[in-house]
Amino acid sequence: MPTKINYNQELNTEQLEVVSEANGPCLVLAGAGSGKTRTIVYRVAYLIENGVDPQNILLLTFTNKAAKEMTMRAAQLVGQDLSKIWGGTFHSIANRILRRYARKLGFESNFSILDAEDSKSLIKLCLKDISTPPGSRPPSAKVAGAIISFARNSDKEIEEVIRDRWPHLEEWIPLIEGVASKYSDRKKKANAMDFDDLLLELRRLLIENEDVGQRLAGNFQHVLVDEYQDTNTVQAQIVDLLSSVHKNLLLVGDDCQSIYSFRAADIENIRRFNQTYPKSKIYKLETNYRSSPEILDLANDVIVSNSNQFEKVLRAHKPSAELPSVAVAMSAIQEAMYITQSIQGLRNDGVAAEEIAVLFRAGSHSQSLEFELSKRGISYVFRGGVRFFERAHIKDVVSYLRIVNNYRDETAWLRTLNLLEGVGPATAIKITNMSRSFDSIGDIISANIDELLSVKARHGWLSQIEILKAIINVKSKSPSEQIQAVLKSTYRDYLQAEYPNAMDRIADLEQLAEFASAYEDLDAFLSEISLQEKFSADEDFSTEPPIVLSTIHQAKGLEWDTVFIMNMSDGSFPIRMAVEEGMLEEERRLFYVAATRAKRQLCISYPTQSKHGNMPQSPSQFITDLRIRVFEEQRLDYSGRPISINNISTQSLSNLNDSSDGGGLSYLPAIEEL
DNA sequence: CGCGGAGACCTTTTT
DNA sequence: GGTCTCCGCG
Repeated sequence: MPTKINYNQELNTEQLEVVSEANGPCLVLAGAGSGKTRTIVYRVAYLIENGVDPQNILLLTFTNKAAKEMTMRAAQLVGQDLSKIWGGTFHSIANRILRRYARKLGFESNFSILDAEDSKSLIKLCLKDISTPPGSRPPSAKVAGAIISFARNSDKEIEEVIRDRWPHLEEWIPLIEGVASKYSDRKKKANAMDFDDLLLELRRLLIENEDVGQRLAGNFQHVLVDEYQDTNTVQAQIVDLLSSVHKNLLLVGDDCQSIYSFRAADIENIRRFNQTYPKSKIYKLETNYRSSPEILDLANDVIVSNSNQFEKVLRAHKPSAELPSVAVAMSAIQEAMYITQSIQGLRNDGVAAEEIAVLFRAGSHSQSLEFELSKRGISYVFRGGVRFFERAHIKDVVSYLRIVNNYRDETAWLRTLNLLEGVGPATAIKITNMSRSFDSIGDIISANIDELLSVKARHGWLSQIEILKAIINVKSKSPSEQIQAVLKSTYRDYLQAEYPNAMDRIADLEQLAEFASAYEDLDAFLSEISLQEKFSADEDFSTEPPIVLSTIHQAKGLEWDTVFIMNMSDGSFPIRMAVEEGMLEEERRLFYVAATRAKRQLCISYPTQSKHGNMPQSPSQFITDLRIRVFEEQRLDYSGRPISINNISTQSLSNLNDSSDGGGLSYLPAIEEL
């Protein structure tokens, strides 16, 4: 068959094998920067060129954006519209399927989806419902929620999970079990699913309704899964079930890059692959096209300390470049000045802003840098902060819509009622419970419940009704117009009274209305936004694409010419809590992921003083563990400018642990002397 | 029951 | 620095 694509020319031998031969169950161990995405894109294109119908392909990815981009690239290759491909995260695919079959599982098809914050607030209510012995503090809603979620995603009992991972909470096992059961009841009553339910209910659907399972699996001739190292037990089972008819399963992953075990991702899914599918093929992509040999040397030096990895050697393809550098700053401020100036230098040398990123372990680590960048007028985007759909005003308005879409939605009721003056937690619960006894949103609105409320609360309740009515009265039923209706209601007054930046918030909401205009149906709109990781209107090229500041987790799968990894001091990275939980190897993989994002230049830095107090800080053990020849130390002058570094590294960072002051390089002059 | 003030507490990573 | 909790007043 004549094809448009010349596969031989555009792929290397390793990739070509996968693209043209990977039928049946296959595992592709794809090292960092080995053209993994490219291989999947060409595989999809190859399938299409060989007559597979797009709607028979399932492409499971880590973000919805990734699926969209891969599909677009494949569509360009074959010159066809591929929008019928089933592509997206496990959660969004599950949502699509469950909307259709919700009734078989005891849910209505307009079920609400609870995001992490919604779940937490519901769990908090459940915790309050259970009395605890006086004097002792029960675990917080956050911790309880994490335990419950982990147990569900790993298919384990709560008791086992606590004994395993949270042994100090053993005395609370019965309490957390109680919370889990109450939480589950509440969600059922509210016709709501949280993120975990989407996966678990899909699995239940596939197992309990054999005809549905067979029909779905029969549809998916080819199942491709990216980032397989970060799937959990339930997701792995879903993959097995959905590919059970045709058995054309292509799993792509890198066990060195498994960084999501905190949400029950199980590296064993990859390792067990041989046993699950004895007649399978394993491919390896070991040529690295991304990074310089120097960067790869450092990355390999990091990962050798981990036991328990698949054997895999990354071969560099790029020419030699500079050694990675490690800059030692006196303070967080000096570190920020160093990075800012280096960025300006790179920009002057002609490196594009979108080719530069600064990565860090935790969202809060970038504060001093953000301050310094804005001071110098360098624009940046911060990935990993409060997402668009998690901003308070967005969630408020979405909650009004959620009530109209699913009047049983407890979380949405409580959230909106608590905004009203004169209505506190107790009245909010009273009204929410009352609303459950009606059969429709219309009945609730026309009900007379004055005798339940204080005079002040009555007034609040009236304005709540007004807002809901405004939404219902939109004749077109278009979600966009419904949002605009809320914007014209008393909610606008509330925003203006409450926030100095009300205008910004209103602008956000207008943007939300704009985004919603792509949807005709409220239910579709609501489920989509709770699963959307980012607001997609940010592909706005009107301004220059700015420098990226990102947590390492969010940098997964991305690459830049120059990557800074900042705040690599003891306790920050590896982060103390993770070390205490025995997750050192995963932290090391996280460092590996960060380092392998860089194409040409890798700049690591850390401050020798803690942010607030004057506590001295040592470098991260990941730095002191490195062999000296894989990096170059960098001294900084008082303003954070690197001093030329010829022949100063006679004292190695590796010896730091022996020095008694524990506070960085002793030959650095104190800041006062400069 | 709602609300505001004062003080304690902690602060990972995310679909 | 932000969130949570407790307390006392209206």
